[in-house]
Amino acid sequence: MSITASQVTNHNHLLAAVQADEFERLKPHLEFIQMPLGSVLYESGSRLQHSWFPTTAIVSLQYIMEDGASTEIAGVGNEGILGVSLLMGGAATPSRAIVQTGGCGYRIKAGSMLQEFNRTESLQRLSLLYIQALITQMSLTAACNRHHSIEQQLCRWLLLTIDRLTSNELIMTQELIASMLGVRREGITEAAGNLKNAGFINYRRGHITVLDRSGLETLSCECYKVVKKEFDGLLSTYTTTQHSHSQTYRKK
Amino acid sequence: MSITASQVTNHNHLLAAVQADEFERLKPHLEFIQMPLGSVLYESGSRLQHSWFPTTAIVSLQYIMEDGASTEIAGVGNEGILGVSLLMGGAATPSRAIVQTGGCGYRIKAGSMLQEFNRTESLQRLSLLYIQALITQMSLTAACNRHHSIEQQLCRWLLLTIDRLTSNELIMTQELIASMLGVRREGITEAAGNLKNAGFINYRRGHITVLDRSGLETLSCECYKVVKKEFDGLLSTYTTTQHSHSQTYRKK
DNA sequence: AGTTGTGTGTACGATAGCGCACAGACTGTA
DNA sequence: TACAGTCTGTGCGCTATCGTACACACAACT
Repeated sequence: MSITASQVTNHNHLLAAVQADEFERLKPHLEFIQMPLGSVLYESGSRLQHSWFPTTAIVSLQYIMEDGASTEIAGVGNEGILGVSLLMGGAATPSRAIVQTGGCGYRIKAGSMLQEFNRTESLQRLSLLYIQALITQMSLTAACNRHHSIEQQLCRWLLLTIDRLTSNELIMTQELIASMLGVRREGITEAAGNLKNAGFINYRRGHITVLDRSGLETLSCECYKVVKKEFDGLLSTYTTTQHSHSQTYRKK
Repeated sequence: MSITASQVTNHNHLLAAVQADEFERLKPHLEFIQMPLGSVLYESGSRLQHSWFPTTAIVSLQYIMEDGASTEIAGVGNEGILGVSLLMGGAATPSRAIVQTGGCGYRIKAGSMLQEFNRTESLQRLSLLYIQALITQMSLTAACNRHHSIEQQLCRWLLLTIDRLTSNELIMTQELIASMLGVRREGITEAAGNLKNAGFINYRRGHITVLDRSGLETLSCECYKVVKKEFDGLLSTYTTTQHSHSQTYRKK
């Protein structure tokens, strides 16, 4: 079944950059699925059954400590792929992947993915390229956690999130953001209050609207633009070798 | 030139696990070098000219912020490889690699490394396996920075460092440790003072001796044993496919 | 319209870590 | 032996963030 008009923008950049002839081989293995808010793709320590390519969904990679405290180590949107540790030869993974913004994506069985990764040149090249960007993001998160204030980090997080959305509103409670950033909910309330007073955002129970992107950028730490630049570079590298083709799905 | 007796333990686990016949091809490209304390293998944003395989040296990967503040995002010893972003297809890297414990290692030109990575099956498999472990380490660093005290982190850091050494003494100023962990020097002075009072370590100007490993483990956060387990698993995976062979070097 | 659950605002003291300043101690060199 | 440079110890007030507690506000369901 071919894509419909509504799915034209509903695609994954990495998949889209796979060479057309090689994509044909990948196609039958791809399964288009819903990724509802809050669903967990994999748990820490679990054996990966699939890899995922988000289209409209955004997934948060979190590390969960023994006492339950959590920290986001990276976010994955339609620029990337989930379950990379599969490709690296380790079946288990130390993080949890949880859907942070509900949406859709493609899923592929672990076995098929590995097989295609090993024989499909462009898929392998693109995946490694993405992993490099992922590593950059994780490095920054580590440094940012150490050196920057909650407000700065909130700005960074909001910007990175809306960059992956088509709208400027996100469905998200302060509680949830707090658990992503690994801080208290009250800390987010305070920081968000400041941003609201400054006129940069607005919000109501579980909804946040970004009113002034550039305002957020001025308050954000440098980390935002570094990650942004890395991803922009990634996407342009994707597209320099991109070959237009349809993305299709199997019924679940 | 073959290895001498003193170099038998002076090897890199990853290199040692490369299949014997494939290693023969790699051999002529390897250059045995000194890696003195404080030397910088590559700077943030620079183009990589080499990859490195430490033997006795330990290298710290740091992210440097615009204001000069630094954070260690991972450490690399003889279990790993430096300059992985080369393999991922991105020539530049967002971190700085600085030698944290002086020693030796092998170096290989970027071009040769890439070529061998692409045609040497076991080198590729081992590198990806290592990168997975590196990612784990970076995730933990991010989470640890967020949630754990300086004292806990110092214990983790000391343990991970002496695990890679043959002795229990490290040559290291408090200032240097502070810059690794991304905290104030005074913070390290205080934490180290506590550990000394507890009888777990001893130190004098630029030298730290670990007296009681298990004591440090009890004070350390969980992060130490998670990283340790990951690296132990990595080494055993290396050796299950290990083929004994000499590691040789070219004169510089 | 009332009830219940969940999300948000606010306040308070406690504490870890920071920035700064300076004193003392060690070590290598003159 | 003296000196200079570096490393370590300590004290101070300051700030961000935490932990806890509780009040209020909104939305959905009965």
